[in-house]
Amino acid sequence: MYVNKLYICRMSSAKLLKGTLQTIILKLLEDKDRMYGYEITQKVKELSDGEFKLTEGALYPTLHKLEADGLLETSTEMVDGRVRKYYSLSTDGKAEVQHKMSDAALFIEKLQQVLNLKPSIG
Amino acid sequence: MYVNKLYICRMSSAKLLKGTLQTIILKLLEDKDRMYGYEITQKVKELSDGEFKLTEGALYPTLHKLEADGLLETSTEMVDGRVRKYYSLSTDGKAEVQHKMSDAALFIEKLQQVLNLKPSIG
DNA sequence: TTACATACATAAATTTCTTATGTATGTAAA
DNA sequence: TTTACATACATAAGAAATTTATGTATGTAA
Repeated sequence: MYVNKLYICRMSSAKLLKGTLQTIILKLLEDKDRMYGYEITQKVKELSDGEFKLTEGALYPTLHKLEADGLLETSTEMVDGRVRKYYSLSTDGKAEVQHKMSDAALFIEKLQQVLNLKPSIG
Repeated sequence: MYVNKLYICRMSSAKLLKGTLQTIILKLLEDKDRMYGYEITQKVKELSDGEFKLTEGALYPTLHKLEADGLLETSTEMVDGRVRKYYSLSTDGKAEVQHKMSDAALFIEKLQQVLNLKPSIG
C-alpha cells in the first residue's frame, strides 16, 4: 500500500506562515544563490528551529508561480540517481526580494506594535 | 447612486496580515474589555501607524466566527441614533488569547530568524 | 522487506481575505 | 440643500494561499 513518507506536522506557528512563503523562498535564494525544493524545506526547518515545516503542497506550487512570474530561473540535474530542480533568482527576482523584505520588516514591526509585543528594551 | 463610503487601501504590509486577524481582535479586547467593530478598525489603524487597515469584509465575518466559536460575547446598544454591537472576551476567549499571543510571539521570532531580520543588538 | 529519507508533482477542499454591494444615520461644507 | 465624508452594521462573489491527500520514483539502513 502506498504511504506518504513526508510527515506533515501541524503547528500553531505554522498556521501563521500565510503570506510569507514567497518572501522566505526569495530571501533564502538571495543568501544561497542556487537551491532545490527539498533543500529549501530543510533550510526553513533548520533556521526556524523546527517551528516552520513547509509542506510540498505549498512549496512546489509557489516555486512554479515564482518561476512563471519571472522571479526565478531553473535548471534540472540528476544527482545520485534522483532528479533535482535547482532554482535561482532572476534579475527581476533580485529586485523583488528587496521589496518583499522591506514589506516583511515593516509588517513585523507594526504587528509587534499592534500586539504590544515590542521587545521591552527598545 | 450608491457609493461606498469606506475607502479600501491596498498596502503591501496589509497583504501579510493573513492569519493574524483573530489574534489582533482578541488582544485588543483583552486590553480594552469592550469594543465595537468600527472602533476596532480605528484602533488597529492607530496602533499600526496607518499600515494595517481592516476591511469590513474581513472584520465582521471574523467577529461573527469568534462569537460562534464561543470566544466573544456581544451586546447591542443604540448610541447617537446608530446601532453599535459591542464585543467582549468570554471565559474561553480569555484563555484563548493567551495561546494565540504565545503562538504569535513564537511566529514572529522564528520568522525573524528565517529572514535574518533579528535586531542587530540582541 | 520494511521503514525512512530524498525528490519531484498535482489536485480537491478549506480557510482567509479582497472587492463589491447594500442599508442607515450624523455632520459639515458648498 | 445636497454633496461629501464619517460612523456603523452586514453579506456575498471571487481570488489567493494554504492544508490535506494522493501519486511516482530512487537510495539506504535495519
